[in-house]
Amino acid sequence: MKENTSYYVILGILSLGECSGYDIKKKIGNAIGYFYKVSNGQIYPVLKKLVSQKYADFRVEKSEGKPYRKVYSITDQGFAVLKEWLDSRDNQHNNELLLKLYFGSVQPISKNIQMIDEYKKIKEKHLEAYDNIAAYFNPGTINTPQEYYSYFTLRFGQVTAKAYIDWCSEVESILQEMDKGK
Amino acid sequence: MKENTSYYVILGILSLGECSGYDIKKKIGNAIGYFYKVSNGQIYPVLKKLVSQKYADFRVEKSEGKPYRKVYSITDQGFAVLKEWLDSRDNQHNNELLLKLYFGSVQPISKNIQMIDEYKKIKEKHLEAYDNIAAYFNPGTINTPQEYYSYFTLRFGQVTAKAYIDWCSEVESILQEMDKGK
DNA sequence: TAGAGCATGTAATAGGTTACATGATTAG
DNA sequence: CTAATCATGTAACCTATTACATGCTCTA
Repeated sequence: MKENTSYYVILGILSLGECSGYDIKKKIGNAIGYFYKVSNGQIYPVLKKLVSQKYADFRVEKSEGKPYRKVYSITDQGFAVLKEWLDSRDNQHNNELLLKLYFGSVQPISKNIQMIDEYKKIKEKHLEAYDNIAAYFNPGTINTPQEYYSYFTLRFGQVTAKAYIDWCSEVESILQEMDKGK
Repeated sequence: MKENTSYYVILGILSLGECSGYDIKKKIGNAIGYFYKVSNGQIYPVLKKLVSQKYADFRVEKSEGKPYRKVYSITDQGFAVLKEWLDSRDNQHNNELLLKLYFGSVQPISKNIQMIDEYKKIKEKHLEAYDNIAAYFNPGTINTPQEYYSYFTLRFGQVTAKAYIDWCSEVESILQEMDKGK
């Protein structure tokens, strides 16, 4: 299995409470829609798979005056699989880190701090690399128009890396407060 | 055709000068590798397609003491197709905007300014939306741990949107200088 | 002679989107 | 009665990755 993000996201949503396929779509849209999307073509097959793997159960609900719906809930085994994913250390992508953090409430706070810290260190390395390039490649040294366009993407890298690092620091300190207050 | 990003990226690289499939991989790695990747499984089929569509030509090069290589170059029709893509206005994703800007030297500067400005306006709207949520959803009003984790992703949205907007302003002013100095 | 780097390419598969099909119920 | 919303699902398709196969040339 490769990334299979949607699989774990659906499992993650289920970990926050039982819901139907339809609910999952809405919940993802509301909660993390600004950086992550799922389509029906994924939700329903994934739910089927999750049930066949015993990582989820479902019951059919028929309330008065509403269409029937299948309400899914995560199993203990499903929880274990989710935690395994949350623990896996390939958070090169912002999305993956952000998703894992969003579902982080099922983890000890210290794990989340550690995860953020590792991510922060990666970004600090990236920023350092960008800074090194920018030291000899900047508007003062640029000769051709194409170099400007290269510089813009480099600046994007710098500016966003800085933003990521700041965000990490902020989140870390809140998590540390939460950990103390507990 | 849908997004087909790699197709246009390869065309874009070709627009900067003739090169082989192997070169394309290296060039992408060096120039935009920090936010975009291509695999061989894409490069070679895309090059074949580009040639069949007359958007690229190639000649076989055999220099002394080196393996043979196919050197591809973009055609006028290919250029037109690239420009069409650069002009298309679906830059929701950072990557797409960034790629288009990277290949922006084939466009008039004003087009690039306009593109950045549209992107900036989108990001300003996003930021406004995040700010609105943050107004009633922040550490002072949060009750459950899960809400903190939601807040973290919201903050990520805010912090990065701000960074994008700053970057836009910076790039815009450099582009304006370039336009004047021309 | 072994390994690194140059160089081209393909087959299998995964992951995801789009567009469609189907149907119940509620509000205007 | 019609549109919106609730609700489930599938088939076709596209894009991209992974992993492999092949072979040349230079350097240590």
